[in-house]
Amino acid sequence: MSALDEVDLHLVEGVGDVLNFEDWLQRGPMRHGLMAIDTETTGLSRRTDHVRLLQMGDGTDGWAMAWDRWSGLLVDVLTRFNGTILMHNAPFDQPMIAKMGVEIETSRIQDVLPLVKMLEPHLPAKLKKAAARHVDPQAGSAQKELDAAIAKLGWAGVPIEFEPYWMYGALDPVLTFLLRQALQEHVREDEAFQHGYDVENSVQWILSRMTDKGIPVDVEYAREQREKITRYSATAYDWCVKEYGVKPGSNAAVVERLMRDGWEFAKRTETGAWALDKEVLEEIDHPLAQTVLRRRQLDKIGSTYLDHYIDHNREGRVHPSINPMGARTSRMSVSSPNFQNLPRVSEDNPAATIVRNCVVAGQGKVLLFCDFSQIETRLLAHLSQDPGLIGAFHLDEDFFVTLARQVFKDPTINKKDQRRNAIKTWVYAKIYGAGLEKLAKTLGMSTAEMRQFDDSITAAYPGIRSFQLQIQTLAIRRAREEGVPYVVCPMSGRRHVADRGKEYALVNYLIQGLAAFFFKKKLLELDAAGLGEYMILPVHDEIILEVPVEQAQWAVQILIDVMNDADTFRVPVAAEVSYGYRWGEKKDWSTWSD
DNA sequence: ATGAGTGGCCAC
DNA sequence: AAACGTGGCCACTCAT
Repeated sequence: MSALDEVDLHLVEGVGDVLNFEDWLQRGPMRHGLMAIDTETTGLSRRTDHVRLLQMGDGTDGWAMAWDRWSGLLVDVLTRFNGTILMHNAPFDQPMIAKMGVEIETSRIQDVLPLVKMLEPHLPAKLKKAAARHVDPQAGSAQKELDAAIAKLGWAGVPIEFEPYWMYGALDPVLTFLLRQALQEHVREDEAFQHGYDVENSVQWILSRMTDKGIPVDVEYAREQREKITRYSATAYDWCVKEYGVKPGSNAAVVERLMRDGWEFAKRTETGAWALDKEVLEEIDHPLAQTVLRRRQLDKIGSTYLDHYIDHNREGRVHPSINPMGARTSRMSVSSPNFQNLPRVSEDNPAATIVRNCVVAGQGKVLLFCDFSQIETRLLAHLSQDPGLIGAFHLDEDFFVTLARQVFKDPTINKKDQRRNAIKTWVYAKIYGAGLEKLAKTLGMSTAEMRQFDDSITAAYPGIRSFQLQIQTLAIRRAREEGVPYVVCPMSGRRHVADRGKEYALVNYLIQGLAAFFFKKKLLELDAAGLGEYMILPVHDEIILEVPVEQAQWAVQILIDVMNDADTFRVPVAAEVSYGYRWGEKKDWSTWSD
């Protein structure tokens, strides 16, 4: 029998329905202090759209109510009910409901979406898909009929009385309720998981506030720079066509033209075409190649960043969306634009300075930056428990210099030494799960040399290899016994699941995932310490704030106190603070004078 | 026109 | 024995 056969779905249309609804409310949610809520809205924009239908439910009943018609009742119920509210993707629904006049305290909300992502990071987390796995295979089966109607009439055009619309609306809170129940079974006793879930469930609201606050941008400056780029791009395009009969954006055409001028190509793309990437173009001393490269770089910057600064901002601020668990490791991701991948400022990249300098603190404010140093390497030391690595992080000198001196038994090695650099590359390769071949190539060694190098480092820090081995063995065993190759994060209790045959990647998932989780915990601490309203953007292991100048000193002290942490792991975690009025002009905090 | 796939490139 | 991880997003081509 299908789990949903027992469920009753209702559309509240008259007084009789209201009485039945009230009866259910008393028997169920009010008594158990638990219910699920969902909304159907006119669209997806938090700013311009609103709630059309609000649905409530538990494991047995789902109720759909048109907001316009029943707003009085709905406001009353939402205010009266003070138990726990389950939602799926609460950062979407809660603000929508708040817009309608009811502010549900976020501390009472338990979002089921993070629960799904923590347990099944490799599977679709959408409500209907997840419910199809855990509640009833039929959970999403009649979606097609609704989709067809939506395609014809648009979201806001489907009448509320249209059965597939309200029924599937009313079903959603029921699925949310049952999905949560099913998943909780697995983790009820799991303390780490409960902690992990708490963090994920809470940190969403801090991130959501960052999106609302937005990033301050110098729109005039962005516009000037964009115009320059557009002019250059058009000129370069015309020039390529006129001089070489080639469109600079067409790689195939450019390669063909360059071949005619006698240039030879060696590197292929994945599908076998001649590669024409930055590396290749830089090697070709030909005006066409150089123009293609320069135009490509500038166009990318103009369209990917500057356009967002100019077109998608309100009152000088852009509002990127932040996905709290965007990556399979539950790292956060940022989009529209992706502020986590602004080009870094370096000598040979003046355009990067432009992109970063468009971000500018408002009047009387300053940007603060606080980032962990070498967090992933520290976590490698912590997780592998290798005594040598742990010891090296307790010394007051450069970590990789220490390693190089130990491995090569040469105390004169300094920061500029090639061997220090090689070890650093080696360590990161281990964190990423690179193989010997790949590593040899990056370091420009032969495979034989690499093997020797690898052996000598491994001999000094045997914990790394045994850690990798242990993870893989565990994952492979779990795949055999439970069908899925996974490991569990010791701090958050979340699962990391490998693609089959890529169990080695779990080492990276654990490190990256633990770093991401630890960072989220720190965001919560910073919020609790009073910095919540100033945080504007997370960048993996760095938090950016916009703070009134008078409060900078105070904020920095909190950052230093919170982000430095000697107690949590087997190695201390260190953080660094810098500041700047523009992002591209970041300076060390020690140079601050007010 | 729209969408999927490809190639490319930026960050941590 | 052997495997460099996670993302977003753009211009382009080729298909419908």
